[in-house]
Amino acid sequence: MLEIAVLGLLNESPLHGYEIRKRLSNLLGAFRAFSYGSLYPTLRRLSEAGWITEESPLDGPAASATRSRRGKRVYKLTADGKEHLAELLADVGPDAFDEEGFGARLAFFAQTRSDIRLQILEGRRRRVEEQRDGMRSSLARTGQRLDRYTRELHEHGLESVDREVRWLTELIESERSSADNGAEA
Amino acid sequence: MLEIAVLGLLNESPLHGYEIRKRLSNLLGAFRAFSYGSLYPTLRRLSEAGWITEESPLDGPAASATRSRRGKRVYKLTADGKEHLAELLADVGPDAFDEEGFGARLAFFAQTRSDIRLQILEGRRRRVEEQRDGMRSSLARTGQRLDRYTRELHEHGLESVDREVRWLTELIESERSSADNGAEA
DNA sequence: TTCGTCATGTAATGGGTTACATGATTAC
DNA sequence: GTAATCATGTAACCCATTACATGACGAA
Repeated sequence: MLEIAVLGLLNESPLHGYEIRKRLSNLLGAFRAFSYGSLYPTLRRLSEAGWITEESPLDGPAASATRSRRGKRVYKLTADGKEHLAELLADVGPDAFDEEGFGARLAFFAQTRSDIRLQILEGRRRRVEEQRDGMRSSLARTGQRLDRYTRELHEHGLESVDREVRWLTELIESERSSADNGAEA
Repeated sequence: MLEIAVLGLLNESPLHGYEIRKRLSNLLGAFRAFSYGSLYPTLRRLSEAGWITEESPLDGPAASATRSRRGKRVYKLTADGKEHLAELLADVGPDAFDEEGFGARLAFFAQTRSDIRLQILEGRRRRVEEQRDGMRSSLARTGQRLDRYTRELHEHGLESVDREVRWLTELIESERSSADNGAEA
């Protein structure tokens, strides 16, 4: 998941690690903040895979010997990386529909083709509907036996997924109508 | 987290591993289902700590030599385990207020003292309020710059935490009024 | 010159999952 | 007797976090 987030960010502009982390925190909302302990190893890995390049401003033509080997390292997406990102964003496999995968894709929807956007939104909705139906029938079956608190927890959970389904439906409808406009214009 | 869930379940009745997993799945809702790969090692660990006992029905007086060493293993909470569980449920440290920790405690609220319940509910509410305020101000600051999808994601997230705050407030109020009745009765 | 914040990194650990392997019991 | 499901268990892996260590740089 870090992979898609990092590549997605670098597709907008080159950045260094510290900055990536800050952007990530407010892009993915307060609800997800990766630590450096996972970020830097990921950057290393992506670099080794050839998807990003790692460039120290000090490496340039006038690299002075007095400077330490440590300093800002700026990361850029390569052509291979762009391609890889496009594949990741267009992947409509099961991972795209769980909470994390969906969130990561949605955050970069602006870079995603409209028909893929629709597939992802619909897949996510299907997934959440299944979850809702499971919760609903489990509550209907065993709801009476549950103590008050557990029942409250389940009911609140059910309402939450129900809201998510409605939200997704709105997004899907607005996506469809803008796709129509785009296609027929 | 598995620890508190397992001890909490065994406080109600002795159970074997397979059954624990089933109960857990519908107790914690469809949203959390531990695998055997974590459950059995946990049972082992709790047993070694002396919090539960592990008893095979075949170990009894008439243990026949023809039976294999494998079969249902029934787990029971020990006196030490009961004590330990009470400590876990009454622990109002920071862990009690995050999503997982709060969920686990709420699921066993029926076994928790009323004043502790109130502390946990209030601590959780404080935590979620902080989250909400962070999201709200971040949305106010950078909301205009965000693309439509990212903004939708943030707004939906904000509404969700907002709903959770209101839900917690209701629980707190009903907890307070039943505490009053209980104390003055 | 020292303090705060920007910036990069590593080692140990954690808390789980997946995939696999096996045995016991029940229903047909 | 065989298929489904109940039941227990392990090994390899994954994806992160925490705690720690270090260094660069600007402002008071």
